[in-house]
Amino acid sequence: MSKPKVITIVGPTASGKTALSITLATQFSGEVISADSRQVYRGMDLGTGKVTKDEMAGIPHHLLDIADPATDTYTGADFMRDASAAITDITNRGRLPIIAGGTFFYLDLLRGLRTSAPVPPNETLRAELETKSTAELSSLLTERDERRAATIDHANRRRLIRALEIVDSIGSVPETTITASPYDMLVLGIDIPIEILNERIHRRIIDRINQSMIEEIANLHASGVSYERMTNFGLEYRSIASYLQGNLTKEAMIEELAAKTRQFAKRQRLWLKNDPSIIWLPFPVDTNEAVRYVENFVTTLT
RNA sequence: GGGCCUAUAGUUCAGUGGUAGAAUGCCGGUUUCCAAAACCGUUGACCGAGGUUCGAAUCCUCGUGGGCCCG
Repeated sequence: MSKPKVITIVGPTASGKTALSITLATQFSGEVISADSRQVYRGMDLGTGKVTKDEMAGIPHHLLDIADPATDTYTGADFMRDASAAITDITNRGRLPIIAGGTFFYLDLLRGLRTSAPVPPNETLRAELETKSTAELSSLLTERDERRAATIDHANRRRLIRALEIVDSIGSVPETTITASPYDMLVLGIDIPIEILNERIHRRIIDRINQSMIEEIANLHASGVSYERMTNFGLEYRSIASYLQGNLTKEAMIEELAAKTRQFAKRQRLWLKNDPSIIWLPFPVDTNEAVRYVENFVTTLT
């Protein structure tokens, strides 16, 4: 039995992943799976750059609007489960799964490049550990799981707490093993020069604000999403929440958001730079070139 | 025209006589379920000229730039 063929489109935010995914889906009777940790939430549209109904052009999209931002915490493990199911479903119907999104951590989990422990979040334990100092968490982990303690970042409370959560549940953090990918995957990356990207980021912020992004976020708050939660969502949600609370002028908010988005894009590029399996397409993407790669990929027997 | 205030990293601000700090940005990284999160590292400044002093970002004078008040 051969592995399911999957197309994946990666690239930093604002590089044009959405448009390319729809072009390819149209061309190859595909369906799009979003790999985006924020677009899974309902009501978070303009702020996440979620594809609109019109833009979808009739192409089915998966893993959008599947969680409630006020009450759910969607995680990488959820994505693995949901994306796997979507790929199976799409493949079984004889269509081509096309993953597009900017949460590369999720994609790495899906591709078996990183392992995750089968331990769901334990909010009670997390709250308890949260009261401890970073030094205490650090020595606690060293005591309980020497191997994980040897590689973990001892200044990163969030990681320390997660590691201790795993230790508490199954005794130790499993060793990282790179498993063979369950999919036959073609990964196309959009390579966009940083200067062009930064211009696009700034313009996109202005455009979205003109399209009532601030109102969207105010509504989200009115419907029960706390400012604290929004701060954790980051970028648009964090900066605009700050603005709505009167901590920033509109101009300062735009400036902060642009800077944070640039930083995010840089981190994304860095992540992708370390992945040797990506086939890079220079921006602006030559659609014909992308189509040729996919054509070649889907017709090759494995 | 007169008076008062002010000038420190790209930016916002600490530092009032004894080797110039923070936050943030910039640049470079990390990533074992909150990953748009979380975390780490590097870089970088006393407006200019005099003076007082063993020693000046700090005190004095002048200049220059900025702000406020009076006219």
